[in-house]
Amino acid sequence: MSELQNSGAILSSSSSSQTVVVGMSGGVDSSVAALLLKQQGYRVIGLFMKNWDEKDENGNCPATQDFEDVARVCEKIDIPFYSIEFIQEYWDKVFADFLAGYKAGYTPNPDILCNREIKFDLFFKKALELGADFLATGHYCQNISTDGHNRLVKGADPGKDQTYFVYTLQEEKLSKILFPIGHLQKSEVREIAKRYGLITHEKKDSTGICFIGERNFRNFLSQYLAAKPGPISNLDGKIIGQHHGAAFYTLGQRKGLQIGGQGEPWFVVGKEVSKNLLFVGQGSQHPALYSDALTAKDPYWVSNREFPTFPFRCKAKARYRQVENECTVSEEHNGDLRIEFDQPQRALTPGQAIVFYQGETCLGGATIDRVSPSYYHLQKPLSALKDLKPKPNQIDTGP
RNA sequence: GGGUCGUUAGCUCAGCCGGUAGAGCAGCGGACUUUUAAUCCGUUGGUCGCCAGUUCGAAUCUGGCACGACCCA
Repeated sequence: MSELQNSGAILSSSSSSQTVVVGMSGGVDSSVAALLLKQQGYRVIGLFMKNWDEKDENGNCPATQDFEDVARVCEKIDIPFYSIEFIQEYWDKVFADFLAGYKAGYTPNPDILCNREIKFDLFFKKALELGADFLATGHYCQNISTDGHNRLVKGADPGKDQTYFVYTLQEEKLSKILFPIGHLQKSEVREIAKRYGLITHEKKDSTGICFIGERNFRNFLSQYLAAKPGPISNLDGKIIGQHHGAAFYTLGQRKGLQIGGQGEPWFVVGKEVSKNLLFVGQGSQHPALYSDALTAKDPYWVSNREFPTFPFRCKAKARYRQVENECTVSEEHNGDLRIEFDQPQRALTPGQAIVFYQGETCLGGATIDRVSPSYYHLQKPLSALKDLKPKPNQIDTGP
């Protein structure tokens, strides 16, 4: 299956230069990626991917619009472009796991799976079949090669770094992957797009699950998972509300609990999916939200050298868009990882990825499996937290 | 049976000595964001338990009633 659909562009006939297939989403980033590669002299082929066959909440089919944008951009920079579908494969290899994870009480990250199984596997192979020497994408990541070894390095724009989503890429594969915009700031990417008249230059960044898009999450999930209402209890065991199904909530979540009343907001501090129980604590710094250790399974390491030697020190990020923090990583007998943070972390959540960094380099990552008891359960003081609070940037405005 | 206190937005409450109401939480909207969250900004809600009285004017004073909590019998 997954037939290529020629969209009518004229194939370039340059045979001397290397060929790159660019995964094009219809956004600015991949548009500029294609443009830059073309300027660098590669033979560039745009390849659009459709993995989800459903209308969004407004009844629109965003993939259609996105492909039109890809077409306009490719025509503008004069490269051939195609469309490919992995709808069945996406369902089998990504979405099914995603649902199973939620059902089992985890909070999975489908985009990490999608990158591993679809974009940088099936799609990657398809690119090679097309005769490509490289696959390129518009991720804010950098692939730096030294001594014949490839390192996965954070995108230069600190606000856009996407290495968290691609930690499963390993060195051999990286040697055939290009991230043409990883060294740029988002603002520069938009400027380039504008300067070269790419219609995507001011298109809003896409959010939500890749290929599926922004959804009301609980409504979306309840199309696939049965909604079983149950009790919400505080940590004293008192029932103070009703939930729509414990599986739909994630640790640290505030919105959607519908618990009003006295004092500070309530946050999900625990759940027991088998019994359909949800536990909440009051206050954004409730000790039950904090833990400083976890075990993670299914590790991936970018480097193929003798690395890592356990235990080792590094920084780790336990959720996208969270700051990374100092920790020690060691290996357990069964090959799982044990991560111990120097400071308590908020809302460490099974199913989410933990990704390791040394400086700007992404070392790899793993999937959080079990989280150690919280500071509430251990009756440990959270006093250290005061030092953890992000210090506001001191801006000296002068006299 | 008697007494005390309470009854104000969906919830928890604030409204000094009278001049037609506010805050937190929840909800909703937006920003941020290729997971889910968090975070930030903004915002909808009330004829102040009911009836009567005093007053130019009552959520705010007086009386009665209803309901609730507690106390004494």
